[in-house]
Amino acid sequence: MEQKPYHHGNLKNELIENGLELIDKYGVENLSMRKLAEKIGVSNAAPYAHFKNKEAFLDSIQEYITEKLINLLNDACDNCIDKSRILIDLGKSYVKFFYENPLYYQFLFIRRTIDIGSYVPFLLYKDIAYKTINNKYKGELDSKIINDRIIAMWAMVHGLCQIYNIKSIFGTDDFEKEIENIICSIEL
Amino acid sequence: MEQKPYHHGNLKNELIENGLELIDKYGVENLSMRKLAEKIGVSNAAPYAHFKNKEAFLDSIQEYITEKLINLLNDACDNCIDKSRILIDLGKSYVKFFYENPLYYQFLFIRRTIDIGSYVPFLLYKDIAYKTINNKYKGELDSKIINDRIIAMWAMVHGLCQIYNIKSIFGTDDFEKEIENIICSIEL
DNA sequence: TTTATAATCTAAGCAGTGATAAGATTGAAA
DNA sequence: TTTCAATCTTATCACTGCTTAGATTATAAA
Repeated sequence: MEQKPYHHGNLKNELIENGLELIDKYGVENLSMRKLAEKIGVSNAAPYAHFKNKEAFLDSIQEYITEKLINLLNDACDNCIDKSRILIDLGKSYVKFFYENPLYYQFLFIRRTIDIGSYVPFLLYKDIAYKTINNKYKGELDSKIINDRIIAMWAMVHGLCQIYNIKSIFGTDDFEKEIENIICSIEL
Repeated sequence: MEQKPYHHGNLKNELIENGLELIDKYGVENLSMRKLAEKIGVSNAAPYAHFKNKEAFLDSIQEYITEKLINLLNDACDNCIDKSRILIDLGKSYVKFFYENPLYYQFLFIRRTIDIGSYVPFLLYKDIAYKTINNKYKGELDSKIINDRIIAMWAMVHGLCQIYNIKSIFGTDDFEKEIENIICSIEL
């Protein structure tokens, strides 16, 4: 004879988590606020007490996913033993993240295009890249060239993610080695 | 006292052209079939005589844009004087196309992810790349390495397009030179 | 403890959406 | 001239995001 309380208690978080799940399963274009509310067992107007509108709600999920990606890149950075290979490791992690969650890519970069100047995963990548390269070449390389290569490398890694059907390029047998080979096309 | 005829006459084409215009101005997410019909001066059910549904309609526009891109790449190929630089020219054209039509990128690659195996612009690029490289190196390079580099190069070019706010990377003064520098990060 | 305030929820309803069905109009072929 | 299929309109459906008015309850001030 349990009666559900008038106040849900954890609605905001549950909206985000369930929303994420639905996006992962069916894509953003099939996410409706009403169905989401129904899934959680709340009226269709309830979500609007926590989010101004659908757009703002999706923004929150976007932040949530980006955070996950940033954590992953930080982990890759921490776990990297051979620091000279750090850019390879970072690239791998980045590609792998979207390889394992194909719909995340679509969701993240389709609603809003990237402003590379404030896209944290890239800033992270750029920062580490500079340190690594300066350590290696001790100011021998022109900073303009370094900058171009970092952008090139990241654009490539990012572009690889877009290619959803990566399985058809990378054989299923050695996914990571394939990515590594491709990344190493740019010398740094 | 002109009375508009019951039959429009050129509705299908006009839908595509006006749809393209609206997408270019306001993005796909703001395109409604009803507004589009109203804009053309036809009832909101009329479009469905020519397209099964909105999805099929957007597919047609997608083909239309892709065709434009393919023509552009072919032009770049024909106009290339120094054939050793053809990959640079192709890359430039590709990036420039989406630089000039930012919303096209979002529209083309966000609704459907790329199946690289049947994505004509890439196949075109790949084909030309192979010919160029074989001409240059006469079988000196390992075909596996060539393949990886072609994918790398195209992924990079494609990734650059995703970075909408390219203006903040490329100075406004010499857009093409900047792209060239970045593309040349991969040697071929 | 009582009371006031703000946060959170529901119910009802609005305008806009994609899509379908039934029927009107007309071009083109028989 | 007749027939038929293509094309269009009108009306309607279920669904969407979102707002408003009011119900419920947690929180904290009195």
